[in-house]
Amino acid sequence: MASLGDLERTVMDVLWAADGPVAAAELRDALADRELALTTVHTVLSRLEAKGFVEHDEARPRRFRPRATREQHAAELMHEVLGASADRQAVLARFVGGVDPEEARLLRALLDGTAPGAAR
Amino acid sequence: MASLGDLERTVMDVLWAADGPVAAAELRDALADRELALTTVHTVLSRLEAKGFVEHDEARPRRFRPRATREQHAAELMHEVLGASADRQAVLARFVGGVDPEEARLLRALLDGTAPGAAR
DNA sequence: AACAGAGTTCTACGAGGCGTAGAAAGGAGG
DNA sequence: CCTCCTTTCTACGCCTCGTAGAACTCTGTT
Repeated sequence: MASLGDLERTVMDVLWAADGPVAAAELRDALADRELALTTVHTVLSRLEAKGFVEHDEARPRRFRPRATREQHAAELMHEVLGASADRQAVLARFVGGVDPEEARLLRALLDGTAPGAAR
Repeated sequence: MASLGDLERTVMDVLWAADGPVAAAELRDALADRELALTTVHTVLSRLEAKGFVEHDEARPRRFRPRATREQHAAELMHEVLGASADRQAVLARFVGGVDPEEARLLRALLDGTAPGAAR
């Protein structure tokens, strides 16, 4: 999958943290510490769009939003790594071996369908 | 984490598939379809070494080997993705929601410590 | 209708990573 | 000591990414 640069990731973080679509100018303000030109934000946004990470509406100040939630994205990445491996079982074994007890319990609950948020 | 280029990944694949340390000339032969110069292989190997992916012994034709198994690497990547996320639980929920039934069963077994290969 | 100002797209450039490999240096056997 | 294989040094072109000016397009206003 296409991976993200530093600024690209930062922009995605803002978009993911927002609770609705975000205009380019708002993004520039949210990243005020980097003192970015508005066009820079636009360039990054169009690259993110080309990579399939964001989409925008047709309203006049265009509003951008992520195409997947942060969690979807992370889970997809995990599946990608897992799927790229010949011996998925061995990877899962190692993975499970490394989760802390708290998460192990959560995993069990999720597998039993007894946990909140277990839905697809 | 440092990510890998195309050739770098291919080289790692050969090293992971091998059942022992591999010399640069052997690598070039294993990748004969790419018709690489031996020095190219060496360059890639030293970059992989700089990134911590391989190490070599002191024997005269140097022999290279991965520092982690393919499975260790994949599992580490998965943990990395998981750990980079604010809401680990939500990611796990999504992740589990996407595993096929076969793997779900394996996961349960691994969590119960009743599966082969569950050791750290 | 024409214009001004904000918003959007086009074009560009410099830095760094990666594939690629020649040139130079180092060591081992004859 | 000389030759040959191995290893390291240096380099270059391409592509991505951060960065942004230039050019173009709306949309509301006079």
